[in-house]
Amino acid sequence: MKRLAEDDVVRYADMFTAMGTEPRLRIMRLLLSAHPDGLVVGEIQAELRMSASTLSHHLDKLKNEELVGVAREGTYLRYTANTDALRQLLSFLYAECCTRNRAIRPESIVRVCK
Amino acid sequence: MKRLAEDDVVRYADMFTAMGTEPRLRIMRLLLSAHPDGLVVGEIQAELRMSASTLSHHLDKLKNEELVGVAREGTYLRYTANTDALRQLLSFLYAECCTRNRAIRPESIVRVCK
DNA sequence: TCTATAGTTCTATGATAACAGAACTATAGA
DNA sequence: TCTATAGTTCTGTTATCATAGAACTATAGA
Repeated sequence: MKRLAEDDVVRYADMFTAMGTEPRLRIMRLLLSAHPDGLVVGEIQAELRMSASTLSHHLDKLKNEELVGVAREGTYLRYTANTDALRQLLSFLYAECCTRNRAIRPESIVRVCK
Repeated sequence: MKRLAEDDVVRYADMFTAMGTEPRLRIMRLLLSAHPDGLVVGEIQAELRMSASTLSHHLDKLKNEELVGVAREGTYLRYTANTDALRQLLSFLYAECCTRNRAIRPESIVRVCK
């Protein structure tokens, strides 16, 4: 209960970078839209119109940061958003802004009553 | 009520990139800790131990993405976290994960009851 | 005006990233 | 085994980024 943020700064920075380009952020959005089924590479390519090799590199980067997972289905490869990693990233940002520091009011982000 | 995310993808990607290095993420964390007062450049430098010119470049990048603001105080320059931009970024990520898509349960991020 | 202090901008270098055509690998089906 | 399809990896080019010493700018005070 001390490594909540301090030691993981580098990891979260890498995750931010992984989502820090338009193509990759669009990929993440697309995979989130298709969650939990995910999408096959060809479907992503058809939607986002980029060369196969470029797309493959972006997917590789997202996979390295564990923001997406991949599973083979015959000749297809199906990519899915890793919601667990995203939840951690979102929690980190939320904590930095709203709880560890009181810079932002939680109610301005979300109104949950569970 | 349509440009909530679609058109701003590039901007949010740039914001993610701005926070996507360890030095800059540490700067943001530091400024959030010091919010709303912020910190003078020398104080940031003393805390994070980097050369003045390198720090200045990082601050410039954060300023370009409007993640921080700056105001002169005599010979000092005081930087502050731009909570409005951070709130937008957090809201974007929250929306993508929790509302626009239901990939992540809001309760797993935050328990707010206002 | 002269000096000291705070920070930025200039200049340069090495490292990393984005992109995409070409070649390669993996799987399914004939 | 041969072929077609789906993606990845190889190769190379171009561009951007991180870093920091040196030079410069801005402000306050004597």
